[in-house]
Amino acid sequence: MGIDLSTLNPPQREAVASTEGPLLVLAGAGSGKTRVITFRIAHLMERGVSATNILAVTFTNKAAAEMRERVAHLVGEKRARSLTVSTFHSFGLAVLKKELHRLGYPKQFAILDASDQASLVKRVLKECNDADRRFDVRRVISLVSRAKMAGGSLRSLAGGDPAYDAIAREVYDRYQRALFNMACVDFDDLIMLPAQIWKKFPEVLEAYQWQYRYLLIDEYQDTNASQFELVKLLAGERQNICAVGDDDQSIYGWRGAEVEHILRFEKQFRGVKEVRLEQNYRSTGHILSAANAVIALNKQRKAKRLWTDQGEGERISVVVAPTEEDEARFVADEVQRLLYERTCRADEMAILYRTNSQARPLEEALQLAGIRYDTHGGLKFFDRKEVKDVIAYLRLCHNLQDDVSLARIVNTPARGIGDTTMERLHAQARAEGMHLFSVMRRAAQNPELGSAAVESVGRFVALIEKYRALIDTEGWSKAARELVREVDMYAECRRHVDSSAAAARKVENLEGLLGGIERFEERNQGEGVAGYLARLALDSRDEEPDDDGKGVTLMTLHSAKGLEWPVVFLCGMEEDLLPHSGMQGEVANPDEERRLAYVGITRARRKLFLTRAASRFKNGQPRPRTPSRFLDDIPAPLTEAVNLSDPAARKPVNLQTGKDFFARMRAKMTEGEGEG
DNA sequence: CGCCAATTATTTTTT
DNA sequence: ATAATTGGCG
Repeated sequence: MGIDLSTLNPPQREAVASTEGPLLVLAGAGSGKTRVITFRIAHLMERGVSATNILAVTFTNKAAAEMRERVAHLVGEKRARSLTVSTFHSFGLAVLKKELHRLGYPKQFAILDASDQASLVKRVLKECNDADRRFDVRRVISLVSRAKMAGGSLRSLAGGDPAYDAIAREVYDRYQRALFNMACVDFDDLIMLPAQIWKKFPEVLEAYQWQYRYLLIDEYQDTNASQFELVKLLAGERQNICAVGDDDQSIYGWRGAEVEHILRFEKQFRGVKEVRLEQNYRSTGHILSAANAVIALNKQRKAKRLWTDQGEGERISVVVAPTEEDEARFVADEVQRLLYERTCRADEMAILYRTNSQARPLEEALQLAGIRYDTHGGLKFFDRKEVKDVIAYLRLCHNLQDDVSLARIVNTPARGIGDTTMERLHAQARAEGMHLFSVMRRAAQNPELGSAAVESVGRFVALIEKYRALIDTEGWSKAARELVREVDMYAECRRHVDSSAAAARKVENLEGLLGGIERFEERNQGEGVAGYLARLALDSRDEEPDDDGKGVTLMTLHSAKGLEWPVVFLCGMEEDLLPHSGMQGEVANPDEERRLAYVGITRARRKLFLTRAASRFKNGQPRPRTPSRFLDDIPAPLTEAVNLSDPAARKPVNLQTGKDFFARMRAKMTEGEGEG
């Protein structure tokens, strides 16, 4: 007993203590949001609410794990364990595991990841429109996904390019049917289908409403229509919902997120109480002023003004380098200097950027300087081709209807089943309404296939069936290892690669995968392949962090949301990059780009660098670059300019900054408060 | 018909 | 770096 609310400021305390009815907490960046959420949960439990009746939804699995941990710190490990803390997607999966059979799906189903989805849409596209393939697959996927995120309504497929709207409608139906026939769901289904089930079976919904009486949604500004519907259904008449978020940090519009949900919260629920957290505990005054100045220019928002009692702090360094290499070298030099002066540790610094492709030169510069760094996002372990291939084998063995996985590995390694044969099999499957594997079992009866093809297909069918059996008798981790050996994935790794070092890495990846599978099987006896595959799709956190967070962090602005560092470098402050512009040089959503800049600025606690290059390579040619419009929005007195083309201006600025900064950092670097 | 090597285009952001 | 595509060869 004894959640000490006296350490909270008045609005924070109000947010924690208002336990009944709809509550909107507008939590500015660095305003102690996570603390409020965890205290609120602990406070609820202290007042007698059972942990099993609380559902907290977060944006990432990492955030979920952290939140549970912090609640455990307050109420104890044991009580925290009965809490439900998860992402929308994991929660949806849990619901589907229990209820999806109600829509006629089999008990076991698989989750399609983004690239599986792409291959399926490609195939569907080929089937309906065919031939000239004038449609951009990515764009079609985005339209279909948008419709699903709008709760499965095709109404969103109007008003855009008519040709695309039309093809997307056609693809939508076929795609959904294909998913159903393959016993697969995609990411959007994890939200959309639970809502459908709840609407169709009120008694099921009631059971969930009965269980989850206290709802808490974090990062509410990033909910899409489908997620909103889910929440609204679950909240029911009771409307015991606490939404926490910051409209100024809504940066997932491209994923269907609608700021309107948070802006209009009070219209969507009855008797809403609103609390604003505006005191910032993270950043120094200059950084906050800059953030306020940038975000103030957005029209549609709940006006907030962050303030701090921490003093002005360092000025923001606005750095211009001749080229992107110079920019990267400056960042590396500066990091090295801060390390050398022992001003801060490597893990207290972050280098942020808009697009993953910007990471390259930065990584190279850091490597050259011998600085440890961790990249989050970008190329992930489970995206590696060889790893995905093994996963596809496992998925096919687990679910023979999974045509996407089958198509992926049917001829990897090459075994005499080429495009022509597959085309014929596909045609037959479509004609019969069967999945590929069942058609392949009867390949001998297909008059179109030559004898060589029939034999190859027969061998493949036998291979898969052998390993299906082996999974049952020997366990799936052993079967996986044996499969990798029998099909000789190691040779396959060597085949398509020039250097033996690259091949060795691939083999290492395979070993890592097999090791990971073994460990998972050991730890989760009951789960089986399905559990592993689901975890893989939903939680892409690396199984084993090789270098455990001791280096400088490199990540995109999107992944940086919710995190903070004493020193932040925000790179590529240029038009077309931040704000990012697409094909026709048009900025698709200027407001969102501005919020992105705001998120970046507010990640910094004590020192912020905004860097840009005067010239950057694009398509192999150096192109002159324009400074980001957001730089103009920051009042000059908050900044100090550093021009790397001008050697005279360079050193003194840094030295002066360093000395002053050093002293203040030392004094301030004691407490570490997380938040988002 | 399938295999392989060579060439070309493609990377916003992520559960 | 990786697909997807293409062309030549068996």
